[in-house]
Amino acid sequence: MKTRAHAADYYRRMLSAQPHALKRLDAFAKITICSRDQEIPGDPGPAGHWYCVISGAVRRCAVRSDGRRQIVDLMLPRDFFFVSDNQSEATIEAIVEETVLASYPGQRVELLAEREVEFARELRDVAFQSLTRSQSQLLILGRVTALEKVGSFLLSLDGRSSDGGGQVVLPISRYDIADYLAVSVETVCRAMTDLRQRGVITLAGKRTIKILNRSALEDRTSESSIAARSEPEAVPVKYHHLRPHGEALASP
Amino acid sequence: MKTRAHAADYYRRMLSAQPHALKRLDAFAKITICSRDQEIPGDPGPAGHWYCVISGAVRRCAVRSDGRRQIVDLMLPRDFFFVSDNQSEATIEAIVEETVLASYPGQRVELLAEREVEFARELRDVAFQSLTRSQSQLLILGRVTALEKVGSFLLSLDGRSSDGGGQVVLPISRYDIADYLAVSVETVCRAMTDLRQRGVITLAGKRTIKILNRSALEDRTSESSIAARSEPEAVPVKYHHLRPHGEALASP
DNA sequence: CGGCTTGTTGATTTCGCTCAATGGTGGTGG
DNA sequence: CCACCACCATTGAGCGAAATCAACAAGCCG
Repeated sequence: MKTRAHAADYYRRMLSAQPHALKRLDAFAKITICSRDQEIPGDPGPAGHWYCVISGAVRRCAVRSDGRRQIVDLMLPRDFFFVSDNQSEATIEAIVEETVLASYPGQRVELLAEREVEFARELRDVAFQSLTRSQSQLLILGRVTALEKVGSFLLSLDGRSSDGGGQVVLPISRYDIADYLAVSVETVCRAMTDLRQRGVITLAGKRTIKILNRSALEDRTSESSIAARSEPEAVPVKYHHLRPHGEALASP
Repeated sequence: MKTRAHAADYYRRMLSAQPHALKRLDAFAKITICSRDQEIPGDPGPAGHWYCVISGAVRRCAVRSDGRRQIVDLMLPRDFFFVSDNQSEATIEAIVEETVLASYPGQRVELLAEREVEFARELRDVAFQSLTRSQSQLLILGRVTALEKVGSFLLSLDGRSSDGGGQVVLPISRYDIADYLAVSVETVCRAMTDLRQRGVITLAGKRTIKILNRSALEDRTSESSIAARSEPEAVPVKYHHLRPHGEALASP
């Protein structure tokens, strides 16, 4: 227990050192250390709870009627999320061992929001960040091929990681990636090896990838990587709903 | 112009009669009538704008690098949404002719939120409703077969419509449905006729469907509608990530 | 070591995308 | 008025991508 308490102090200092959106809450933070697959409880109080990921990773899961799991949100360090009991159709679980959360009772957060106008605005910003995160995931899920899905997922991870310098440590397993992207595990694997064989990424261990050819991931992750964008000339955009059914007017 | 002004008055009264989440804003509403495909401008002010759909429908679109369109949000009457200029990677457009919006300057909304605590809470609720909407769409997009996607889309529409009594008027074209579900138009059509032939729905006109067999839509929209759930016997649920690759462990 | 997880690859089948054609509708201009 | 055009909706044929089924290597820990 002594080490547990020491660890909490350690992580509290880490929280203070992290730049995140709601620094004003640091004083109220209760440090929680979760083990792998541990569920973050629905809610103890009437006003829900706010959480901030200090280290590790957290997923919000929904189980569909066919028994499949869908990860509808993925929270990484410095992300905030809110848990209340009315939205209990989803379960929230720590993904990796020693996931560390800062938790704040909803009532205290609302009290602070009532008192400090600036904080209320920051809180709204955080809520919008959740929405943006969700819509980014929608865009990834909406992509056509699995190669594109995995590619844009890796890009988004890189963008969310602290350095963002092409070195991406996958915080989650292939199975979780599959449930996040709504594809099968095998497809995730195949997409990764495909990207590796094309020289777009390299794998240093199973969980660490390095992005070599970023533009190949950005554009369309299928096709030859350095597809020359020739013929940019006057494309007839006349009919907006005759959207390019086939492909992005790629020319010979 | 006279009719236009009269129409605005008419819709203002309709707004007052509608039960929505932010009744306190009714006094500040500016009525805007949009024509089909008209874009709701990014932002006139620094604090963005809030909108409430009074009638019609609105889509939030993103265009992917391959030229395809993805609808990342669909706003129906009594839904609120927020538009600011920093999130300008998405465009927001009215879908149907004579879409009517109530708009509120962001600054005025924030002012009211600072002043009235209760309103600030309602505003947060509305933001969470957007998030819930987005995650519901994620669940739909994550479904496996197109039949399931279309089926759960119809169900969600039914749940969002005012009566929710099985009679669903599609507010959007097949093309929009396709871009919302990230499938092709043809697939949407085929799924609809498939559901119709199975007797799960009926079509009264192109844009009005009636849900006949709700459970067939809910459960898994594939399979024979009244699939006897045989063999419900003791399924070994031991390993949680050996998730039912194939299908669900249905219980009696 | 043997259960268990994770990651990977191969073979087969199914499903949805793509291409193509057609009917129906509303608007518009000769 | 009617022909034409854009749009919407639907159906068929063929093909490719991903799910599914199956097998296997590596690591981890009791």
